[in-house]
Amino acid sequence: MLTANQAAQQLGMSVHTVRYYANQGLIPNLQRDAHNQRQFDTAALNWLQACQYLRQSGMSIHDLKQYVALCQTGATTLPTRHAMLVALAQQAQARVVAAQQQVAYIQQQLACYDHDEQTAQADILNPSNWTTPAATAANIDRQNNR
Amino acid sequence: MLTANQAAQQLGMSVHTVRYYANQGLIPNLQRDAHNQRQFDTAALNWLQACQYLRQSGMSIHDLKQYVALCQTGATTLPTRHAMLVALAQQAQARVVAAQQQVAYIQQQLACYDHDEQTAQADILNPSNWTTPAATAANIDRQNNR
DNA sequence: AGCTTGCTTGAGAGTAACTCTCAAGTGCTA
DNA sequence: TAGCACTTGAGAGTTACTCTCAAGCAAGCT
Repeated sequence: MLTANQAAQQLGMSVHTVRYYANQGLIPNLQRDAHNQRQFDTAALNWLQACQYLRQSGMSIHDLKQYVALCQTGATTLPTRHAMLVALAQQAQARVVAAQQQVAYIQQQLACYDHDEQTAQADILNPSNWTTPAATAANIDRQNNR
Repeated sequence: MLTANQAAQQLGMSVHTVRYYANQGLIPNLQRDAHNQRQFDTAALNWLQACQYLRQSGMSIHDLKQYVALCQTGATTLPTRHAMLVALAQQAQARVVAAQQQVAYIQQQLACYDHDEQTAQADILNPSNWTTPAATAANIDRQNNR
């Protein structure tokens, strides 16, 4: 049995967030002790961790509430839950690609700087002189298809 | 010369966001016409696009303001700006890895479902039965090192 | 000229998901 | 008995938008 603080530490999140999730009803059957303090057993910790990961994966609190409710309704809601997770995975996959493009975009500006550092006449790291994101995206596409 | 609305459309962002950025001072020397309407020339559009991409890459509005100020100060601030971009690229790279882990985590839960769909006794897509994120992370590490 | 439609403006309220502060209550130790 | 560490709920603050509103102006129709 862990307190809110201990549960938070174990999962590397803030105690504020743990209480926030609990107050939002994201942890079913969360027990309290005689002094009204939250008690996290293994099941509660499991839910908390799932909330943490689904949030990090891009599911909103609103959708998380729905998901929890569906879980509590029972196995008849399995297809719905499955669809939610498939959509979530697609979103997360899109974020992988987006983040890759962002890295490439920044590194492209940096490459200009590193190359011209000594002889730079123009102000390289000034947006008005930047290569376009479109050009960066095209570069990434080229790399991915190679 | 474009209006706020036209500039927004060209860059695929909302006109609200464009005005927000302009009000935050992120677009230096933004002109107005006789009726006080914003006029986006090529330079302004360039700044707007840079703001869009730096924001998407994870730079906060606060840091963006600083970056714009540094650009306006001149080439003496190049090393500072370079350092900011290097840090930003690192953050974006971290997000690539995180997003990959999130995809893998969700797909791992989905794989359980797909495998046991016919014979499922347990409620597969219920967090209390989920494989741990730690296990997922380990799997990804294994794939990356392979 | 009058009216409508469609754009713009600033001001300000609303949103998500925390994040922080506060006062009050409890338990443990010196 | 005091002090410190910890918990609680309530509520304010934060970021980066996002939306609503009333007011202003411009062009087109009647």
